[in-house]
Amino acid sequence: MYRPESKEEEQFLKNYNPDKYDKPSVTADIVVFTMSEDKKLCILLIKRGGYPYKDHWALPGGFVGMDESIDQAAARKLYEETGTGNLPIVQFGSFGDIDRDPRMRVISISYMAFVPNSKLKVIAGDYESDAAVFEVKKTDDTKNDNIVLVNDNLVISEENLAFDHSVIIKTALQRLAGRIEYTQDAFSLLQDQKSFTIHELKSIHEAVLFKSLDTANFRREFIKKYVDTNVVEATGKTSNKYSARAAQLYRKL
Amino acid sequence: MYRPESKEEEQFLKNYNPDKYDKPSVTADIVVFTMSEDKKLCILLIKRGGYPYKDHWALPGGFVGMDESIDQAAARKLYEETGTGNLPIVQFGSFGDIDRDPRMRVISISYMAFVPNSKLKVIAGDYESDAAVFEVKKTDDTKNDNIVLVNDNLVISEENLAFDHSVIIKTALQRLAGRIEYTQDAFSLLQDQKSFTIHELKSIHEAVLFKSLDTANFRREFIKKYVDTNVVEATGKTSNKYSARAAQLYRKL
DNA sequence: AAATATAGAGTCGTTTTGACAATATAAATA
DNA sequence: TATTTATATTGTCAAAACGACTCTATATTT
Repeated sequence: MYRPESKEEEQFLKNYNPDKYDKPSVTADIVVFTMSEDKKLCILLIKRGGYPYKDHWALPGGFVGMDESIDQAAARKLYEETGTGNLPIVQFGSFGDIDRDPRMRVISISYMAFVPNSKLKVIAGDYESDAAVFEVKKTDDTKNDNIVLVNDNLVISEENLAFDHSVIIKTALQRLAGRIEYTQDAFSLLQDQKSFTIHELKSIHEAVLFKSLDTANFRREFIKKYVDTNVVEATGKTSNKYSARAAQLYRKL
Repeated sequence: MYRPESKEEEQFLKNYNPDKYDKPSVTADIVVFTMSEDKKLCILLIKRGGYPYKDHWALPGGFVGMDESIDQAAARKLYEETGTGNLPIVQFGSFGDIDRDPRMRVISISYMAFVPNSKLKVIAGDYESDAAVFEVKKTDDTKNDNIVLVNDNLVISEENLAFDHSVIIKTALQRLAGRIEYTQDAFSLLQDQKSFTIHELKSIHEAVLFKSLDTANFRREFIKKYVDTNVVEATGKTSNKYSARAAQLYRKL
């Protein structure tokens, strides 16, 4: 807690007028990542119920309250939109172009969150007419890194997203791909947080990196990086969910 | 530019009241990195001339204007404080604890900038009683990553920095160390942007990583990573600034 | 004349990496 | 029932990368 160092300073702070200058609004927006049943990387979008960008799909998010930190605002929003709390959430950038919101000056401080598919409840909040999980697909234009967001036969291209949210999402995707090797984000995306097979973890890496990995080599890395360092351990139990031959189940320590 | 999709939306936007809710203030603060003559990693601090934290050292920065993007605000501030423009500047995080500024709610969007020592003019702005370049030193408590900032016999420890700026600086240091291998930040820190020796680039890596590197191995990496890929090329000229034996000068392409 | 500090080339053993082969297993298929 | 199939697991092998060093070059300082 800050302590004024003089009576004069105390006076200064008492008389300080915070409204001397115009201020931007600040939102916390969240790219909620989850893995679909069929091991595709997905994000949660909400359909806007009001202006602007009415009926367009957008990232969940909301204004940062004066009584909460930015991180708290992001966590609160995540809870409101998904019904899940206490989940890893990582700030990855701030977006503040002047005209990104036609209502007024709004700065978005953006987060990525990781929600196990099983825990994710999709909740359309106030001012939202719908909410859904979309698979992230790369378009094949080799030069650019454009994406489309697909939910059954609903295909959202970047231009149709509200605000500058396509930029925010693509930034999140890049950062996630960069983070996947040195963070434990992949573990946060497991369906079952209690135990998992190497295959499941590999699927997550593949979805995040948008490329397939060699099974044997991934396994070797996994053992060295996580088992040998006691980050995970074998449970002793096995699973036949994905194959005839029983696969060892691991648990995070 | 956004186009309303109906008369109704046009009305909505016209009547929208941006002042419905209280808003935080937003500043862009900058960790200005530079290398001293003797190859130490330094940052620019300003001494606050007014309350709060009067006479404490702080990061340069200022409020984001309503007519400029966050990036523009950061670039403007950098120019005002150092007299240099058109320099690489990278946003690395936002800091928004409720009480980080005793005047009011202030969110800091933080940048790191790289200024060649030769170009850096240290300018104390309005509301600043001084400005100076401080060497970043790690304290030897092996467990923590605490730092002190040293300018001649002036030693600033973390607790004496204004606001939460010690946290911001340490975050910047971590990010810079992580970035140094896959970005061209090191090149931005060269004294002479026109030509340089491998030794000079190595010194920058060493200062940023806070450890010494093997000369021959650094050289090997340099050749493969930058020369073989045509990121830099030999100028043909040599320098004897650091050694008896002439060192090849390289230039960035 | 000798010591010194950096430049630059090269050595060597270890580790890491990427590609791939081979076998195991039990469910699905023919 | 025999075979196919998909994943699990172990292992091989050569190329590349890495870390620690050696050796020689060079001109200034001692």
